[in-house]
Amino acid sequence: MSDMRAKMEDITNKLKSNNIRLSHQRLKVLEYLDHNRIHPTVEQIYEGLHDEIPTLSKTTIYNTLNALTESGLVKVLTIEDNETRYDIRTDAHGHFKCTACGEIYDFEVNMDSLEIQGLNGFRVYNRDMYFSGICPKCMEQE
Amino acid sequence: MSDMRAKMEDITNKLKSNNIRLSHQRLKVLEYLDHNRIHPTVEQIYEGLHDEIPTLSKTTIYNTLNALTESGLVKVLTIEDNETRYDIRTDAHGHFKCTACGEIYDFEVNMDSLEIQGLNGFRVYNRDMYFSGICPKCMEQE
DNA sequence: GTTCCTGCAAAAGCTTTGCAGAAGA
DNA sequence: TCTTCTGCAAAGCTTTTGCAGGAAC
Repeated sequence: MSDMRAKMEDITNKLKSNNIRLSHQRLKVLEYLDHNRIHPTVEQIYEGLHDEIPTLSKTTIYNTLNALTESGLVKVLTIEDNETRYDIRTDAHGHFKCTACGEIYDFEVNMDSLEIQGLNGFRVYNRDMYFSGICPKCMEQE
Repeated sequence: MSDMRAKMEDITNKLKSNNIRLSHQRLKVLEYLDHNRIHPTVEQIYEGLHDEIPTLSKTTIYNTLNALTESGLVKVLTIEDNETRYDIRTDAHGHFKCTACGEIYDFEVNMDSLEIQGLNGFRVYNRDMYFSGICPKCMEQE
């Protein structure tokens, strides 16, 4: 709990330093991302906040997520081509999508262990790793 | 050259075994993918084939690519959320996108070297690796 | 008091679908 | 001949844009 609060404080400070105003809507979107670590789509965020803020529009959610992404506070997942997902966790880690239930799991990666060839002279800013397959829960049900 | 021809023969055989008819349009799309290893979008394939086959429609390109993807003959890249790209190279390798020029480079990965945690009990069928940053060509121009 | 943000409606892209005629097997 | 494919037009989705009123600073 306390690290969640710390994270939110951290975020609002970063918003201020990026000249992004702390509107009610934006704070709620951030809170949603922080409390629901399911790599949600815009639709999921919209549905999740609709009861609490019935007037919230998808335009605002898009606007918020774009602003947060530009500031580096949120990362975009492009694990599937028909759904843009958002992740408030910005440190290097991998994502696994279960093709049966659709759930996305985080996994830890030691990026330094990776043996690669063909990127000499390239400046790498970003490393995304997307795996897919069947999760243990779905394997049981087969 | 000879390995390209070998690849095309390989592909037509796979198409036959998947009950996908070898129409003129489909073979041309495959030929384009084989000769232009730029991880093209539908738009690029369309533009690239338009002079040769003016009647070719995007619907057919979509249809072809979906059929090829389902058969595992082509892989979809979701390195960027606003563009679906297609790759005729289906063996495990990484993709690097230069954020300056937009070009996508292949790189070689030793998947066995990767140290990961949190996927015990998961059945992994697919591993995608998307890096981004600046390519050497664009770094020179800075 | 300024400046930026919200949310509606409309527009813009990309991809899929329905279907009649055409082509592959 | 039978089945599948093509390509047009239309529809379906997701995301962006224009803009007037409203909220943040």
